[in-house]
Amino acid sequence: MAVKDWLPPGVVGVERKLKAGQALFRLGTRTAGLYEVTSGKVRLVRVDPAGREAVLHVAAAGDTIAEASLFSPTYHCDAIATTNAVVRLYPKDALLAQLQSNPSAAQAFMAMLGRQVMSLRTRLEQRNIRSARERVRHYLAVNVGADRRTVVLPGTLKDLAADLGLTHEALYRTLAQMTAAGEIARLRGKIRLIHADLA
Amino acid sequence: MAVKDWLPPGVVGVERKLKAGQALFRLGTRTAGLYEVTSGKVRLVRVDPAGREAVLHVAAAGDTIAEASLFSPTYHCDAIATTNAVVRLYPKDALLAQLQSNPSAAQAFMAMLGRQVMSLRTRLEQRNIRSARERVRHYLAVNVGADRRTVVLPGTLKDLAADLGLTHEALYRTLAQMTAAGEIARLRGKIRLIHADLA
DNA sequence: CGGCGTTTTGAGAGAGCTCAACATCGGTGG
DNA sequence: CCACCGATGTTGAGCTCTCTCAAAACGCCG
Repeated sequence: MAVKDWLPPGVVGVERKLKAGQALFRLGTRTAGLYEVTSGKVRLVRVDPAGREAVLHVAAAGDTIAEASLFSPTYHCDAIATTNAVVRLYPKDALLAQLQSNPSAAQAFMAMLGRQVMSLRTRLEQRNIRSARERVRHYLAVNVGADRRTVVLPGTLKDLAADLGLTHEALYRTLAQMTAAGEIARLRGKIRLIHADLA
Repeated sequence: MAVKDWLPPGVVGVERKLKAGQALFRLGTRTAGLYEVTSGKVRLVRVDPAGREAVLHVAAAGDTIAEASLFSPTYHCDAIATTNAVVRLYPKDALLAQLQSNPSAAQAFMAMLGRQVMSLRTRLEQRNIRSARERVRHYLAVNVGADRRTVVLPGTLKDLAADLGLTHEALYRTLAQMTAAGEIARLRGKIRLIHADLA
């Protein structure tokens, strides 16, 4: 899912540094292209009529923003650096030209978008689950490895908690309960599912 | 966002009726193409090691499923009709051929996917908000019309509540509170934002 | 008019959040 | 090697907010 996995050859990115609070682009301005966040965090926001920010997305290192802007003349929201950040701009015209002329590049791009849609829909569905325990179970079921037993944790439990939409305390407690119940076992950076009912 | 807005010309869909509980496709089977749900509901699920279903997505009338399957030889989850349903299959090979040979079709498809990613990210961000009131505010801010005052409600309030991840009771109460506080006014099928602080 | 789904309001309970304290681990520097 | 420090991990206790269950008013359509 990293940029280099789908970026057409010949499109070069331009780095840009942002101070915390600095705007990368603003609603209504002409689209320059697609950005990849190299470090730090950038938030996409729309300012509501009362002057408050409504956050549309928070992009962290490795994330891309404004994919849709490739097909729009202007940006549809503001992008503001939440922390000091470094972004890389992939210019719209070069990228579009490649996607037009290079079918396999276009296909890679479509495939990436398709996977993202799937992943986002899954995470959204996960949020429909109220119970912390069931939500964790959902996460484990969806992210279990090919062995159907091991789940590799991508980062810290704190990060995972944020991903799951839980406080880290709630996540710790839930994992402790599930461990006590013999449902899972915790290893370094991994969780193993334990199921008595082996088919 | 409807299929006809981006579907390449020359790709014809094949209808298929499903009884409630019937599988449309199964994990690991060869991908036939992309489906549009015409009526009813279809859920995408993965069966977890304990035999329970983990729902990845519930597609209703108008939704498409398995966009990513175009670029994969096999399906990555099961699709099962939750209700009696009608789906329309757009065969993978015809669709891919069009996307390959017809750049503007490819572009329309990419644009659609990009918009979907954006919309899903926004909805996901919305779910990070705990407070019903703030969540409603977020929704209103994101969906306000060009006049920056009117929000058109797509369906019933009950549907909206489900979209927002709230019970309908919670939504009714919240709207009542906001109305009482003079923050919004409710019209038939619309909500008007009221802001004292007009710039 | 009768029935069904939406809308609305009420009361109570439960689950996760908040605040707080402490443990643990890894890195840093004296 | 050890003391220190920050971030992660862990557990406790209380509270708030939404969910749940319940009941009733309303609107729409046959």
